[in-house]
Amino acid sequence: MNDRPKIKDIAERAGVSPATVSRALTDSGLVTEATRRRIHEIARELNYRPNVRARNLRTQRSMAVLLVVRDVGNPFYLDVLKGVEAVGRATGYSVLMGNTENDPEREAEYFDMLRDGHADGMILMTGKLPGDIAGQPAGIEDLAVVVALEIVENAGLPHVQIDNIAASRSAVRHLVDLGHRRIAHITGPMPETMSVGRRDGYRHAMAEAGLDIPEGYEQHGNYLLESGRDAVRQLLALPEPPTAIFVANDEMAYGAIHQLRRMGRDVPGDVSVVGFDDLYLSQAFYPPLTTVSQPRLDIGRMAMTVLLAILAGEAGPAEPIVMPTELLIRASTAPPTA
Amino acid sequence: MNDRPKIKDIAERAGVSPATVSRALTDSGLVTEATRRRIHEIARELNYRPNVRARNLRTQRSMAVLLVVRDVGNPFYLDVLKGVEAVGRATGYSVLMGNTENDPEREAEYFDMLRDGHADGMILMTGKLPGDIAGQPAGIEDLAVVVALEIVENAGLPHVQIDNIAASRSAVRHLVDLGHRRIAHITGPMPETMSVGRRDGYRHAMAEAGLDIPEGYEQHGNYLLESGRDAVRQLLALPEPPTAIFVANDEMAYGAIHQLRRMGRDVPGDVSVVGFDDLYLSQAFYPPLTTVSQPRLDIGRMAMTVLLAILAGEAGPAEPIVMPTELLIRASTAPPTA
DNA sequence: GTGAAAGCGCTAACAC
DNA sequence: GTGTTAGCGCTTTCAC
Repeated sequence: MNDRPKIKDIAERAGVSPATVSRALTDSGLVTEATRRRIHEIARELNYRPNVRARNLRTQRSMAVLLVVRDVGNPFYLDVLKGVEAVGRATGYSVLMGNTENDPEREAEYFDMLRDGHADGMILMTGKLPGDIAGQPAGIEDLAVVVALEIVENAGLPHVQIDNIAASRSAVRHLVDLGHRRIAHITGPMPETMSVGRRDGYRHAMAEAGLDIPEGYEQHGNYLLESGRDAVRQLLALPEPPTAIFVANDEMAYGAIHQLRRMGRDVPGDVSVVGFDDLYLSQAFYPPLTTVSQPRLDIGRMAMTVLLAILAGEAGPAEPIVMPTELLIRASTAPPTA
Repeated sequence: MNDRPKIKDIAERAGVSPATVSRALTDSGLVTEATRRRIHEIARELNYRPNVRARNLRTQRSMAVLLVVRDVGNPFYLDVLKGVEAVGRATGYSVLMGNTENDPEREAEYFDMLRDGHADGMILMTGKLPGDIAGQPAGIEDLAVVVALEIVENAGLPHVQIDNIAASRSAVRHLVDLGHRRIAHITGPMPETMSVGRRDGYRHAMAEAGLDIPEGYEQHGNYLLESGRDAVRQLLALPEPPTAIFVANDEMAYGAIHQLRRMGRDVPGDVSVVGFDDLYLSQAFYPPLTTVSQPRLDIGRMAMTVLLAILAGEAGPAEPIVMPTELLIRASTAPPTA
């Protein structure tokens, strides 16, 4: 560790100055091809590797980005992470994971990490700004932040997102087209933009089809399995239970189907279920889940690409970048039997 | 960004030297309580935050650890990551994600990141050392590396793992106890220690029960869904198909069950299936999957704890730390009908 | 208990 | 094209 060669060592061996070595090694041009080659040669011989800490201090960068999510334990973020990591790796950036668990203190903490130079930029997937930043939006201007999947209003931040309303609408329309009239919805946690968007898509589609939304047809969930189960219990207790359910995410849809089965309902025989996310297990689920697929990998890639552009000094996109979704029709939906 | 206060600014305001400020802020004692307090006060007023890059260069640390996995897209690693992150956060360490995709070049790359000071230590979950390090084990000695879940032989590295053989044995014994005699196994990718361990556990249990392993009863998989399907196709084509299958991980078990169902077999009516991992969806699967649960969160926590100890200068544990597993009996296993 | 000074290893001005 | 010099912001000797 201590005998690691430094630029100075190479400089001495090569009989040039440290500056020249630095220039040669960073391939910044301005060095004779001959010396450049000689220096690279010596560097390889000595097994030289630049000390990133020194470089980071000098260049005022850390070559790392922070990926902040609500819950690292949620598989939903995996492909996004993968996309971010892939683009990052290709451009020399590392990815630091941040996990807020919806704790405002931790959200603030990660912003501090940005300020402190732990990372050069951040991809925010929590949809929330810490209070003191939201209060003084000036504070965020010089921070490189891209919002992915979620929406942060009025902060002038670039967004990479999907059209939740349109996607939900197409999901519900699919149920309508199958002939369903009594269609219920299980929402995500409620004041959140994503949940609201999906619910609004549901409402729009119902209105378009001239269908009522009876009392109790909108059940509130929290994106977790268990809440899908709970919601189904409520729905089946209604005087007129639905023949189809549009669920705001796959995980709750799993729970919903599980509970339906427990209560003796066949899916899709008695009740059709549509999810949202296309988790990678949804195709192996029984029955294979009809769901809205979002290009998570591409969202990660795109978010990172936008972030890199900002870090390179370019202006972020003024308009949100909307990634396409797709309704995957599998076996959890069918025409109503009654 | 440029007007960030530095230690010098605080020093001037407080009428002390930068050294004193540094001492006061790091609470290293050696400062009068009065001045200490005054300095903290001023720091808060100025909204001072230390520049980590400068600190890192000076202290020769980066306060980050590298978590290297084969595939970040695999939900299996999520809870481990969560555990590592939790312990890291509590101790001021960030977690850098590394994704090798089984590419030796990338494996080497992450070791280089360690050497270059990107991170202070590494939790290795690939079970592989890059060639040039494996070759000269001297190179790894001064690197803080902990191996989790996988096993790296002869490198003197600390391990946090589970007893794959014993766990598999108990899983197979469960099938035997139910009365199954024709028990097949779908393995993981084959020369890997983990896969070998689970297969050996299967063989041991079969031998203990005095059961034969007919030709074709050991199908090779790769831990991915699809290979579970493929394996089932092979197994059902045998002259005497099994009545139970022990699958080396849950993901393949999902694929296996899916395929069994497609081919008209009821689970567990016709064929019982046991998985390994207890992915968080296994309980919602239909039928809820009998599987071996490993304490992934604790494994992550433990690995990080061991790593921290090593970084603090302590010797790593000489013996592998073995975390307990548990067989969760759910609804995918039942006595054979025939 | 505090200050002065050095220096972590690198890159960027500025000369030539 | 190359060398000289300075300095990124911090912590840590070493004096006193």
